Amino acid sequence: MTDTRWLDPTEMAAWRAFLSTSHLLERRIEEQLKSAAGLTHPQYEILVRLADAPDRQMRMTELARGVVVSKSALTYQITQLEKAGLVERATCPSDDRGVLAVLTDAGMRCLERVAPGHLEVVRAYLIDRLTRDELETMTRAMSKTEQALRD
Amino acid sequence: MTDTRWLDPTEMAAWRAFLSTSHLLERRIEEQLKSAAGLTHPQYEILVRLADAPDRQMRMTELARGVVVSKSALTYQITQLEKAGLVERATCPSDDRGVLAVLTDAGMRCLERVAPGHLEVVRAYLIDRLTRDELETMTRAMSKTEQALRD
DNA sequence: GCGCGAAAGTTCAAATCTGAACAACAAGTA
DNA sequence: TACTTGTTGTTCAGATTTGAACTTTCGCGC
Repeated sequence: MTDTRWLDPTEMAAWRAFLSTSHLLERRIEEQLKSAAGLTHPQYEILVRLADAPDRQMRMTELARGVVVSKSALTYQITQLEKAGLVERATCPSDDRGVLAVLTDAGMRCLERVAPGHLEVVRAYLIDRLTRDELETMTRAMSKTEQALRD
Repeated sequence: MTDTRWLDPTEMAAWRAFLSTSHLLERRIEEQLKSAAGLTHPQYEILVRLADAPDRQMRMTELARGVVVSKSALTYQITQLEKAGLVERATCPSDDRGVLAVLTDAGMRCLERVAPGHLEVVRAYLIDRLTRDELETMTRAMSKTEQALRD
């Protein structure tokens, strides 16, 4: 509590810019996905992760960690996606406690249909505005923080 | 829809890192604020903005834009902060439709008490891990996106 | 002065998120 | 084998967010 280390102008500018931008971009993405496919951003991320996974399936806990969401939120969202026919639950062969979330064919098609429009937003507002150098610096910077927070 | 521009590995790495990091950091901050002061991150941001504003007061809409939250969410949060005695509502002299959110003395003291712990988290996971150069590059990159999204 | 499109805040219903509590199972130890 | 500790996924209650609908007020052109 003693001698607080405040942020100097450069640090403050960086933090403010990061904070505002992440929230603004999140809102824009949410809006695009909702209007284009009726999906939320977490739901879209779930589909992406599953599509990238071996056999298009993943354990619930691992998936929750990847998408950065609580276990209960994932339970809820997988149920929603199951109702929509995009994902199915399967029992885990190696662990009777476990549940596998599996991407269905319909889910894969949905993802392929939605991805272009989503990527266009990510490009238009972020990726395409940065130089190669800025992209790499950002990756390096973000990775440090991500690593530190994964504990 | 024709010829989708996918993200190459460098672009994808940058986007993934940004996305995960912002969510992880958000969760960590939320946790710290909740346990240290019973505040949510949006609530804390409201106090910060008001403390920085002339006369410690701001119009609702302007405040909502600053914190990047919907008008209805701000209405809700200001009501919460009012119950806690940290903020008050005042009528706007120049516009009868308007409402001013005003930071109380208790609100200012609360902020001064909570800020150090909050900044420690921002430093520990983000700011202190970046070089001066990375900080500046990040600010430049984020500002481009922020600017593009403020429309 | 009048009317009219735009803006400010609030209210409301619906959806979502989180943490705590819980039940079932795993894995290692005595 | 029986115990103990930790993990997994779900359920539940409570808090929060969002967009749409609505009321009131501005600002302007006529």
